[in-house]
Amino acid sequence: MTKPENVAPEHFIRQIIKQDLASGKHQGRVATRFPPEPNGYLHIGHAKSICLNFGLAQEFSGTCNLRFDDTNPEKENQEYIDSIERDVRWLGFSWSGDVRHASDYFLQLYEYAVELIRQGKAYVDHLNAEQMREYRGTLTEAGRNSPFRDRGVEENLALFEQMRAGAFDDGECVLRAKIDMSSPNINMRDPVIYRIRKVDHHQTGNEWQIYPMYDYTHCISDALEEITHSICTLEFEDHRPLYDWVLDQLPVPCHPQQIEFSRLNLNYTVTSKRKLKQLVDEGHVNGWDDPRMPTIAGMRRRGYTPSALRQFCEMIGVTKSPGVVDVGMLEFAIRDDLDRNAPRAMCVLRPLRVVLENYPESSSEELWLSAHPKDESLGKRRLVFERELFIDQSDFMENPPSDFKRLTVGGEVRLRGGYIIKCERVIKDGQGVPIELRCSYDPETLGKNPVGRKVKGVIHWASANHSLKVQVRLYNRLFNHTSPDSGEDGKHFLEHINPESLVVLEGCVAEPGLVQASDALAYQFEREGYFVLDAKDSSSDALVFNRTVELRDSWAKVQK
RNA sequence: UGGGCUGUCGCCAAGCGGUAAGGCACUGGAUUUUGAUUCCAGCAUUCCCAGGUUCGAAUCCUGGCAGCCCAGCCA
Repeated sequence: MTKPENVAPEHFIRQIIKQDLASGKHQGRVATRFPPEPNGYLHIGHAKSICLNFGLAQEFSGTCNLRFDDTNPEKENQEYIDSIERDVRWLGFSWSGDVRHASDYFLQLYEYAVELIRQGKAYVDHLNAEQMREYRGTLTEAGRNSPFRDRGVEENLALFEQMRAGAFDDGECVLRAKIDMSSPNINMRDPVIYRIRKVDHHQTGNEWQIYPMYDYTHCISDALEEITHSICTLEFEDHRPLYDWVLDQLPVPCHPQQIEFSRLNLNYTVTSKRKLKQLVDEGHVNGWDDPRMPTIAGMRRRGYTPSALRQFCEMIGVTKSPGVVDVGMLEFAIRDDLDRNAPRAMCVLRPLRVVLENYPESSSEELWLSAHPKDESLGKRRLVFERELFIDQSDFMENPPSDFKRLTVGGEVRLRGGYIIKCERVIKDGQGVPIELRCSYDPETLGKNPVGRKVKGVIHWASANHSLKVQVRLYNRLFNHTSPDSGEDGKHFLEHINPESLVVLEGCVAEPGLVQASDALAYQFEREGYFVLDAKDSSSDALVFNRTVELRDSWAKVQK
């Protein structure tokens, strides 16, 4: 019996919000935001952040904005923006008001920068990138002041205005905050806050020649949106003093609290936009929405459901400890959802012909099975039983182990929803591979067990003349190493790609009702796993199914 | 050898000075026309280590150790 408090654990961010609510810190408001950079597709790690930010807003009757952190036009584009909006909506969340962009605030950001200069807290620096690195010092040595650090306010104002007007080339100079070149926190050593980039921006076109940096932009954007809790991942912890410094210098409407949590790490997968992009660009997978990708688009196409993803995010918790979650937990979440909700169907993946010698030649009969063993509301499905059928090759063995419950020569097995059959003899090809089974059926066993003997095995089947020929794509994990990008064995992550991550099966035989399948509803192919129609490559005359996840298989386990 | 952060079962994770929740995985066993599901049972005398405070410490103190992040005009 799970207690209610175990359903939604009190993670530390929830606790902070409850305390703030109790103390009236933000006048009882909770405002969060999800701030992706549109430079790639969202992945499972983003799903955690989305569930956290939108979930908290829901839970505390607050708001959550969707804001594109679009300060680097060279890497961003509209395709990514569109995909991100779609993915957030698909996960089941709606943002407050319109979509925001950091670029909406470029003018305000510029004016604040002028204000910083007026206060003598920012200056235009002509050091080039290499010089700046040199002046910055190292982790253990303090940096040195730039020779341009003490320019007068008027000169800085004029120079910054010229930067904006395009008087300088890319890289010629930058605007820096004047903080402390000897700070032990490198982020505080006069960070660059504006750089020159003479490129068009996907939102603002050619309006700007200078673009603000993340550290400067993010905190101000949060403040302008009156965010109360600015939740981000651990690597920004060192940036918090800068976040606070910027807001402390400026007349912003409020000062949000930055809170950091540990990003999601999943074993057997990579979640780095750079590496995911590489997999796509180099053709190791077929696009960002390849079902093997840990992207939200990929998982959607694979058959994962929004509620399974949300449940998973709730299961893994929110902490600051850097852990690695077992993909098995993700698989549990999707099985748990689909077991309850997926209609059942039969599909023979690797067909082996069965002829029932005592079944009337040109006869057949209709069989009605329930679509779900525990949920009658999902209705019934129609199957046709006839003389020639297919069963899966793995359900027949000539020399079986003693605990084999399926079909053997002289043995009996139940055809799911149909009759018990007995294998009389096996016909093999030149290589000794079984190509057909000659069997008999027991007409007294439809819907009831025979008297006097026990038949334990139940296998799935498809009729030879009343079925669909379909393609099935079996997906396995993309990498066969627990931590593909760790580099611990001296190998590049691409070397860990699983050569069997995609196995395409042609000529699978599926029950006829599957013509109605849609890419929005996953099925359980009984005894095999969960499958969904491929959203891209399937057509009405050539159905393609993707395997979402296998069923648990304790038989496969004992065989090892 | 600078700064920041983290160490509770194989994995995730509660715990906030009163005597180690829960989930995943795993192992039994029951039910089953899916070797699935469901059910029931088992699974940390101990919380990175060592000292200390206390009647009492995973929780407080001191000192170690280990891991992660930071030297982009990326986010």
